Amino acid sequence: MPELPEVETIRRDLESRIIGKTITQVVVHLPKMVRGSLEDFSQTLQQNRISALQRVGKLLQLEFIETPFVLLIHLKMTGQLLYTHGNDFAAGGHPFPAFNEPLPNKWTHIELHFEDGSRLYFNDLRQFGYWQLATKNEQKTINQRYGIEPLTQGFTWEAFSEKMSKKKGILKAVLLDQTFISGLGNIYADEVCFASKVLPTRRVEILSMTELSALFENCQKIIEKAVENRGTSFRDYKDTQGKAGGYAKFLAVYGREKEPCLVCGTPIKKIKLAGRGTHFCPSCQK
DNA sequence: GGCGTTGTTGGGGA
DNA sequence: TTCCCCAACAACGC
Repeated sequence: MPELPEVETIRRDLESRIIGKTITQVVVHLPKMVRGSLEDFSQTLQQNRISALQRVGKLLQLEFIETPFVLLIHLKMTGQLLYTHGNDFAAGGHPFPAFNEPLPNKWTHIELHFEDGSRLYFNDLRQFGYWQLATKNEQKTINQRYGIEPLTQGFTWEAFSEKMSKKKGILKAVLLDQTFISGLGNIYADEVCFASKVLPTRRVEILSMTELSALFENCQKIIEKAVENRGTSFRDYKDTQGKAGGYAKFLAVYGREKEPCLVCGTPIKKIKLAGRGTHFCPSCQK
């Protein structure tokens, strides 16, 4: 579900709410959502204070004051982190009525309770996500596997063009490759291709300098605008208060099959590419 | 009711 | 080595 803008929205929301708070209880309803030993998991987290929330690509990383372990959280397709303090949780308005049930519900797999009574719920309908404790060394190794990320200092034209010149393959697959560029997912990959006027089916080794430059610029522009708008809620994505993101209204091609292109009016096409639904304008994109 | 979808990612086989 | 397909899973739309 969430791509970089959605995970970043969650990270920022949580940062202002749980930094410095002590975990008083860990409740695991579905053990398979925890990678590694369950006993160590709860033991390690108990009575720890959260010192920082980081994000690398789509992976959230919680750090603690009393332990060097890091809590890695991946939401995969349908994971949600829902925060409640009293009754400030806005559950309404979900496209799937079943999701509007009070927390915890049948999709809640892990809970963190904090000393002030607030709680963090991990809901995941499809159960693809995971929570995992890692050492600082493991964290470092994991982070090194991620490619350059839009909105960071390392995302320069020099780095981008250098990497692209050595890369082969279908553009869509390259944009989705987290070890190459981190943070883009299926929605934003399609949007970046459209904004850059390049067909996602093209091979990257034959892209012109102008096209590469457009892709570089649009990776940043689109991700930045999506972050400003708190992400895209197309199906399951919700922020920590259960509210939708605001970027859906800016989507030019994703989810717009057969609808007219916003630039030229040609119906948007949808195909399967790199195993994913892929949307593009057959006229604007070359 | 069956089948094909779905925002991810890695593992296995060619 | 590189790429493609598929599974992990639940629920919805047709």
